[in-house]
Amino acid sequence: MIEQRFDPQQYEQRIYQRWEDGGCFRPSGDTSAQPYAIMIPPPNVTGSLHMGHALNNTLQDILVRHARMQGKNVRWQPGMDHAGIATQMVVERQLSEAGNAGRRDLGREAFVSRVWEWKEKSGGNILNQLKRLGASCDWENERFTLDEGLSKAVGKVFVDLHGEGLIYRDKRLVNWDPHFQTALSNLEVENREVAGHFWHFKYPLENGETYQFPTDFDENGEATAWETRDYISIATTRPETMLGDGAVAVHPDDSRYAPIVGKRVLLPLADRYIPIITDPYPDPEFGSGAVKITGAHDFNDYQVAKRNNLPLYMLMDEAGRMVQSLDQDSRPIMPEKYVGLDRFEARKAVVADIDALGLMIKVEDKIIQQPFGDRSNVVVEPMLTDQWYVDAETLAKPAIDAVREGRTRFTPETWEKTYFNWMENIEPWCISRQLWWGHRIPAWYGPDGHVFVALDETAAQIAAHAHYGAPTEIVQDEDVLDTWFSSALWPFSTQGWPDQTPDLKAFYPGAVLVTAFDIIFFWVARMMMMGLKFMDGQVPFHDVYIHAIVRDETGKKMSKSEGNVIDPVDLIEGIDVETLIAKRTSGLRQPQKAPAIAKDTRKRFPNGFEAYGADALRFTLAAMATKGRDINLSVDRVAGYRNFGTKLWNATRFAQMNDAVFGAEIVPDTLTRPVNRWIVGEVGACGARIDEALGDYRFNDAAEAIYHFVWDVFCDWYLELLKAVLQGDDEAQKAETRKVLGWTLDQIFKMLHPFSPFITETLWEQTASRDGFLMQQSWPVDTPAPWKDPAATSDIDWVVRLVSEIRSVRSDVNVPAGARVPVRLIGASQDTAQRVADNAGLITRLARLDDISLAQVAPNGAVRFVVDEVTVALEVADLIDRDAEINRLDKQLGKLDSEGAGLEKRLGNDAFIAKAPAEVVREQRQRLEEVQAARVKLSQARAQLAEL
RNA sequence: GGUCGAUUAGCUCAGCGGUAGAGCACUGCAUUGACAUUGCAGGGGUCACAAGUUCGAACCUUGUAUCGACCA
Repeated sequence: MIEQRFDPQQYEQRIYQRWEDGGCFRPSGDTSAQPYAIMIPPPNVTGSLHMGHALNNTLQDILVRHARMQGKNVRWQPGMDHAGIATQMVVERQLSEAGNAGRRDLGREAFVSRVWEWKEKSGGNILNQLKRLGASCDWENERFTLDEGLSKAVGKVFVDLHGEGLIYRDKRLVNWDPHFQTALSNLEVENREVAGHFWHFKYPLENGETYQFPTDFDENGEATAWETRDYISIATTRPETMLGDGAVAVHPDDSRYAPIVGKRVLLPLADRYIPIITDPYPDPEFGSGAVKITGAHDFNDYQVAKRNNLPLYMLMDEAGRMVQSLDQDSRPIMPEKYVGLDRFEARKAVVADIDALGLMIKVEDKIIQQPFGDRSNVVVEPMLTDQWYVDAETLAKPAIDAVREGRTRFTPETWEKTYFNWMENIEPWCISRQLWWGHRIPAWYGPDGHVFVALDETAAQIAAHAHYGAPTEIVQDEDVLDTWFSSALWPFSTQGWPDQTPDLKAFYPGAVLVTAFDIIFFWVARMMMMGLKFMDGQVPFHDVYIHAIVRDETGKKMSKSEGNVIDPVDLIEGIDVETLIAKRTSGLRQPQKAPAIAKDTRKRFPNGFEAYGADALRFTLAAMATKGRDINLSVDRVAGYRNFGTKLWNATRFAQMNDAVFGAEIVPDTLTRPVNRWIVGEVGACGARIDEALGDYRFNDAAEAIYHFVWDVFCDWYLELLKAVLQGDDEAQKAETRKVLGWTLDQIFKMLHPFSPFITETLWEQTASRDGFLMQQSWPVDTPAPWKDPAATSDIDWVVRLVSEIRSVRSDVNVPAGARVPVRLIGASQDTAQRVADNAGLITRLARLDDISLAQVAPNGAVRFVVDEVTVALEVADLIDRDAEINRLDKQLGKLDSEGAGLEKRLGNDAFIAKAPAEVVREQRQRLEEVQAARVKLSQARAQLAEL
């Protein structure tokens, strides 16, 4: 006999270990079976499990366990991403906290080996947390993006793309992170709204020239008032960049400035003259309509400068400090006093100096969009540098086609729009990073700067020799590749590519990619591009399932600074409120928020979290994984699904107490009891619903199907119905029922297993001596047509309806719960009579009757209601509350009247009869007949009651 | 500014052409055995608003309001 309740802490980790030792996570290797592969979104080596990971991996695990049980050859490919910037950041911080030399003092080789040390020691914590969640990854095939094999793939892809001209080196404006001192791709830049200023400056016209500037207009837009100006007004949110201005631009149609286009203004502080030009870029409605053009430090200005052949002056170094540049006449562009200032210091100085010159018009407070590095959190600076780029536009075309042609399908479909929108407007992808942790770019430079791209140094040297006609010293590019470059190859690099391995053949393309929408661009799109390019035009996966983002129960994003993070491990293992508060309030960027966070946490979770276990968390996530954008995780629901596990646990205990036979096979057609035939059909229906829902990635529907079946069908009805049989004295019936009971639980364990693997595996092993693990059993249902006996189903459905009605009426007329009452059925058909005969024992037990029989006339004083064609009379004469009963009947009659009226109105509408489908019309007619018949019966009952 | 999305029971969310569902919360009743992490019964919604299409609209169309995400 199993113990009173399931203790997740006691079983989960042990069971996981046994699965792993038993090799349960390996592909079956059965080459005749359908392969089924999922590539895990490789978490960062620095990562720790948050709720998003928990959701992401729970969904994958459900799919993978289901597929395994269906007999497929399954690989769930695990691994980690080396996470260039994130990891380098962690190790650099550690170095500085320990008071060690910085990375530059350490030198490249020493630093990189420090990172490897860190990785071996502290990296990959998240993978153990995934195991805690029950993730059944094929750990024996774990990969790391900096592995030898994957690095080989990266090198080959780089060399091949370069050979085709799809990777190239170019000097252009990039997003520069002054903290990490590296280039970033557009995707790593986060535009945020921050409170800033809009400074309005005067740029004086050369030689004190003046013009008439309109200041007032009539309703036709004609100027009605003017003022004389000897300057042009410009506005900027980044004043320090004015030192590098190459021109002032106005829109060609902007008549206000027409008189001075082509003239020059004095660039204050810099004491240079720059032209006033026209360009379509300035918006006459915005600001003064005149825009200063700093070609080397602004993406829009860069385009204007290119179009108009303006000079591009570098204003800053890698760390964002001001540097001197020279103009075409080799004169410095700015006064020495600004050189060496940090960019924000320079801003203050420029503003003060402009003000001192009397050229400041005004300063506005303004919410401005500012680009930040997503890792460094510092303001990103557009900088003109040499970087490596991927011609994403060319690679995107086949990737767009593949989705258009349905070779890869997005679920929910709407994300295809997002994908297309980005892919059709894709920019060159900057892939070089000025970091040390990553794949070093396989490019070498000769003394004259000639580039040799090759798989390794030897090959590069051979190329250099050939090029220069003599052995020549070459130096490798200092930069590394964007982390996402290696992630883009994940679906094939993990399976052994460029070698043509059996794994590659079996597991590419993958069945489905499961991820959140925030990395569609970073990762999904790029895997599509690279997969199609290097795997002979084959997509990397057939489906892309985009799941929601997990938020807190009020819909706020979980974030450390808000102190509303719910750690999945805390839900699994439990946490008391003090520890939870301590966790949420430590290491805050704004420590003053701590008291509010503590108060809120205490209010919301006065007892912390219980140890709900991994199964409860998994089931909750599955049940909430609808095809929406957000999941607001509520801890109450986790508790509810923990209760669900307890419910099943106790149902199993009950079965054991009643000598249920586990592990036996049954032959449905040989069963004699309707309840048993019925439950077998219900098992099949439940399995079919799960299959259908999972096939369509409707995890919530799948979870709901098994939940409903276990609780509302199996526990509430089947177990109650069979008590009557088990307590009877027909040994043959009892034997059959014990067998079906055990069998049904076996099927439940299997069907629930993908969602809640631990409790089901525990029950599996504790209920019988089994051959192998539950997770290795085959899925119990053959869809789409599982076995079912329609007659048994409608019999039991009728019993259920009758019992429910009797219970409801008893409660309505206040019959004491313990009272046993007789019931008479009036006007029963042959079928009903037979059902009563077959099931009298069940009905009397469940409805707490002392007798059920057929009758011609209802006895006086009976409470009456209608089930199908029969009038049910509950003889409660002594117990009846007459007024309550009249009340009840009036309420019933009222309902029937309004429903009947609606039906009559609809059926009286000729258009409805003519246009609605015949089946709908028939249904409505039938329903009306039922309503009318019931109405007649209840009216009689009321009349009779009123006479008493 | 562009794109996408949301608005359904007190709360968190399903449903997406045939007269509204779940979990939690709430109310009443039930405690000698599977389970109080329970059972039985129940209350609660003009499906944001407006117009339209349709025999029929929570669901389709258009507009409005509010909220949100992503991209500029």
